[in-house]
Amino acid sequence: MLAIRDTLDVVGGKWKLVLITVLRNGKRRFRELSRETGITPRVLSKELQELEMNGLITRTVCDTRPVTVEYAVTPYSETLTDVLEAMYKWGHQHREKILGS
Amino acid sequence: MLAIRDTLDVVGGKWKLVLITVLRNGKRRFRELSRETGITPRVLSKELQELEMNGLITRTVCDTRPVTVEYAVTPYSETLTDVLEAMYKWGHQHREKILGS
DNA sequence: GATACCAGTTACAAAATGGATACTATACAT
DNA sequence: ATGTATAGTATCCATTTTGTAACTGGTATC
Repeated sequence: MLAIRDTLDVVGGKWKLVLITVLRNGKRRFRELSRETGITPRVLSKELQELEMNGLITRTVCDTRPVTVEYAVTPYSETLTDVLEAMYKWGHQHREKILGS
Repeated sequence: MLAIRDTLDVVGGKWKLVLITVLRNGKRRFRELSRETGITPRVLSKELQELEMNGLITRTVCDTRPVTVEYAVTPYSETLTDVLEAMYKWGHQHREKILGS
């Protein structure tokens, strides 16, 4: 139960799992993530920092003319697969249950 | 990804999964829940209402003197088993990874 | 020089979350 | 009538989260 709280601390909140899900489909740059998810720069910056601190994503500065920054999931983030899958399934099923009542 | 947000909306936050976990071990009354978890009445009341609205727990007024109220998990709450288990495992493993580094 | 794109940061504000404390109302026992 | 137990509610407040808008600093383009 403490363990569940730990998980929510790392991966709870409005955006973290969304970001991980997006990044699972391939690395993105800051602006791309912002556009794709609708997260504003200020919030996105904070979320990415926290994900990086927890070893779930990497941040790579690319030596391009305007400098770009690439974010990508780490191998460690794959340990979240079961959690993501279970939550995805439940949310989907719950939504159907509510709509189909 | 929308589905994951749905799950977090229903079951995220600081207390909901804790309450479900406690109630899985048997029904409790309001004061019991408050004492066992340390949740203050105001917050507990709100959390229980939300869980009830989502069909995850039941609230039963007992004809005792003084009146008591029993809260219990519903069969539907069992659909959360996979989510709870995955989150429990991940939180546990993540904690070990952090401490053992 | 003006414009635009990059990755953010800063300052401010709104909203949600969580909590402390005291209180209501009922009923029973002393 | 006083005290105790029940299940909450009411009021107020602190913290956290999320958002808006403007801005920095760098580079390139027109």
